[in-house]
Amino acid sequence: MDRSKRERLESKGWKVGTVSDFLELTPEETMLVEIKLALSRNLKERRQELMTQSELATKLSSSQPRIAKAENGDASVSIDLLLRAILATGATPQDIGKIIASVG
Amino acid sequence: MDRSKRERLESKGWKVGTVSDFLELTPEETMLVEIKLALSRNLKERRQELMTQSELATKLSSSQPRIAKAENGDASVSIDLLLRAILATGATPQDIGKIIASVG
DNA sequence: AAATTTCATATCAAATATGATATAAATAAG
DNA sequence: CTTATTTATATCATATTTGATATGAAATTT
Repeated sequence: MDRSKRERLESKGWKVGTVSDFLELTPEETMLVEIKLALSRNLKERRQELMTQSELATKLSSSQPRIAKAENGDASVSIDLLLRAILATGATPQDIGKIIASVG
Repeated sequence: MDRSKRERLESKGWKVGTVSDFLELTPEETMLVEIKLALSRNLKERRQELMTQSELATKLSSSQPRIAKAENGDASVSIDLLLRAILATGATPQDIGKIIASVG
C-alpha cells in the first residue's frame, strides 16, 4: 500500500500498520473494512440521487454529521447504521447482498 | 404474527409490538431484524461444522457467551460482530452477500 | 448415572457508537 | 461577489455493545 492511501485510511480512524502496511490486519479484518467501505460508497451514491444528508438523518432519527461520517467511511460508524441508512434509501436486501458480494 | 413467535422474539430482546404485531416496526426495521436473524442462523450452521463456540470466541478475541448470543439472534449483538464471526469461519464476502440477499 | 464437554443465561465494568450541538468548509444559487 | 445550502469536522454526554466472569442447563461420553 502506498503512503497516500495509508494516510487516507488512517485519517478516517482505521488502524493501518504504521510499519509494514496491512501486515497487522488479518484477511478477515481487511474484508470487514472493505465491506464497510463498499457500503459507505453505495450509501453515498444512493442518497445523493434522492435527498440531502439532513433529510436522510431525519428519516433515521440520526444526525447530519453522522450521515457524513457514514458516507466517508469513518471507522466509528457501525455496519448496523450503514445498513439502516441504506435501507432508508429504499435498498432491498438483494441490493445489499450484491454490494457485499462485490467485495473481494 | 402469532403469540408464540412474538414471545420468542421478545425473549431475545427484540422490540415487538405488544398490541398490534409488527405495526411498530417499519418495513426497514423488519428487514434489518431479518438480516440479523439470517446471519445468526448461518453463523451457527457454519460454526458447528468446524469448531466449538469457545474455539471461535478465542479466534475472535471474544467470549463463548457472546458467541452463544450471536448464534441465538440476541438483539444485543451487532451486525459487526456477526460478520466478524462469520468471516472467522472462513466465509467470503460472496457467502455473506448470498445470505443477506436471501432475506425478503 | 456420574463425569465431561458444550452451550445458554445473568451480571457488570469498560469500551465503543450514538445523537446533539456548534461551527467551519465547500458548493451552488442569486 | 454575496448569500444560501449542503457537507465536513470537533466536542461531548448518553446509550449501546463489548468481553469477562460466574454459573446453570443440556448433551455427550465413559
